[in-house]
Amino acid sequence: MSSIDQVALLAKVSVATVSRVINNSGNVSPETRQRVLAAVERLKYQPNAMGSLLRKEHTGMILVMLHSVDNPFFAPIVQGIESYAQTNGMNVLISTTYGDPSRESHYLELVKTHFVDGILLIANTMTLEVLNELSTRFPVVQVLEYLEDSEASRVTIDFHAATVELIEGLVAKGHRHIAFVHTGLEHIISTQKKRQAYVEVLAKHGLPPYEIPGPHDFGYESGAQLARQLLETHPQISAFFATSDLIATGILSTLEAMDVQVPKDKAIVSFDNTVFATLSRPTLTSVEVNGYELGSQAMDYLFRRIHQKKYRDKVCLTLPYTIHHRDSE
Amino acid sequence: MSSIDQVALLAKVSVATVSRVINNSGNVSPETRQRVLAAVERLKYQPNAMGSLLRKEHTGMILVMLHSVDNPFFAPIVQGIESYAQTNGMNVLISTTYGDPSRESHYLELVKTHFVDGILLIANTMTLEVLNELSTRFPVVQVLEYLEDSEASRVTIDFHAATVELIEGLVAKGHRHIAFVHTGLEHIISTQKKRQAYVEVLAKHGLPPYEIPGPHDFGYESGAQLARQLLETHPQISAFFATSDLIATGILSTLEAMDVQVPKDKAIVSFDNTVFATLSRPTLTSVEVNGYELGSQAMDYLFRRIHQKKYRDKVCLTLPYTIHHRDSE
DNA sequence: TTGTAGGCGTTATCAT
DNA sequence: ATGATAACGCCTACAA
Repeated sequence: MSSIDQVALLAKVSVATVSRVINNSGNVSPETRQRVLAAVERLKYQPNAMGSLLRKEHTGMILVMLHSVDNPFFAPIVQGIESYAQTNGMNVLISTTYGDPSRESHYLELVKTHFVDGILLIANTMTLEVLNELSTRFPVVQVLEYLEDSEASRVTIDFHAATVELIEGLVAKGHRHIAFVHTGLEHIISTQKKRQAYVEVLAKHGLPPYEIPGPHDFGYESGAQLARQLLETHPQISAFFATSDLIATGILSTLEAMDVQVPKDKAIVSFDNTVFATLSRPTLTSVEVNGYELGSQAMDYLFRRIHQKKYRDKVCLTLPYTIHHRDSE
Repeated sequence: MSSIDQVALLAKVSVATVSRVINNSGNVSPETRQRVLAAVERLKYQPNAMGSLLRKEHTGMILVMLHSVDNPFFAPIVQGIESYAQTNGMNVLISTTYGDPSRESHYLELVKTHFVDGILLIANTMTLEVLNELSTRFPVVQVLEYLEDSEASRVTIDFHAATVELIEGLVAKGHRHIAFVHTGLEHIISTQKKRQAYVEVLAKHGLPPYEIPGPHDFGYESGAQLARQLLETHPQISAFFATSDLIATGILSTLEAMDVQVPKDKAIVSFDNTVFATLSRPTLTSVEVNGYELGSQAMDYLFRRIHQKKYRDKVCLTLPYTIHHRDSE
């Protein structure tokens, strides 16, 4: 656990010179540089981050708050974030919250205490007050999910437009009885937007909505269970709109068990376009979010927000999406 | 960006007293405590982490190095780690390396500079020298994958025993031509152990091995492609042993495309027991690792290694596994 | 080119 | 119960 003055002592120079060598700053003669490097080597000296960071304004670390690491959907977003970070000399740290508010606020301490320079929120669940308070004082960007009336910046997609396109497609194909299936996480904005668009399109065509509350799980079980219930009570349903392709996979399993053909008897459309959409049989029509772009853009704003103090205005970026039409409709 | 002395000034006390209030250490009279808290509130004072950490031996942070966040297989491990950490007052930070050595060594700096107290390596790809050097000087534990002759501690499972059980099962069912399918990541210990066990069991029964090099991808494509190649050249193959259930899913897709029935015509067994094993049709026989336990145990050792300086001996823990027999064999 | 010294924000020891 | 002060390890004017 050697520190800079031990190196200085061994190399017979001042700590200032050692610091110069370590950071390649200032001018140091080749000979002294050699002596210093030799001493560093001998003592296996490693600068202590806390010492130097105490003198700097930033730590170069940013925190990404995720729900968990078991959802392939988030992978591209994280990659986009990391790619941007890497080319700009920042480090990305990820934390998982499992939707637990106490874990969330725990990790928020990291930015409040300046352990990290900023935070990227992916599918956060904090309250409007907490978020607003946070975002006015620290660099924060919401990615994908967001709180509608928050002061915090965000990068997301137009869930409403994507849903309209999806449902209009089903209606155009002749479907009159379309069900809405989700995991029961009603509070998240994506679910709200999707429901709203779904209801609007149906109303426009004078069609009835079908929706029942489901379990709050990852998706598969929700899909399987809700599809069964819906078909028992409303056998006339001919199409399912699922909020994620994992839910869609669950629906598919129920239909398979009931010997219902897809897309001949029933159609399914969904969101996320993860590996599940292409692995399932039949393959699923699904809305793709450009996660990589979403992540980079979010980092880009966060980066500027961190380094330019004037850059404080709320930014709302809406990125394009892509609908992949496949065999399930 | 107020600091402790501004609070002291406003509250008309010394910085020492403010510190006492903040950390609930020492005795402070109720009245002064109130004054201090009021000042804290007014200035929206947040202690600066770098300042206090500079004075402490540990940061309470540990780093988990992952390949990426798009593999559901790692989720339980991370949960186990976080659960242990939480009950022991530590914070978990995750970093992704995508198998890139430069990213790995970049993140290793975090422990070398004492930004984090220790590191958990999940499926790392560093060299033996780097790892040994690291583990003698800093708290490090390998989880699941490991370097065979390293000085570093590890928590893993007996890949060899699990494979023997799997393959013996196939042989007992009458299979004489069993192929080994993997992603081509030959260097990782799990692949090596699996291959070794596979070869041993076949040799014991006088059976021929089948294996061809494949692409280095996540798994699905490897499985699909290799199954096709193997069946073209060796149609007598009646069973596939896949190193992951995502590979198995790929194999399944090829068999489906070739109109081959599973398990009637061909059998498949695999590892990981992720969601893919139960989502696929037919469901897959797969080896389950108790990831949660693996994570907790690794953290337990790391924790002790960090806080008890005498606790430096190499620890090799081998946890039990479970084979789930399903419809694919 | 190199050294001196002050300060970053906090905690802890030692007085008072 | 409270205050003064010396670290913690590092960087960087400023001086030499």
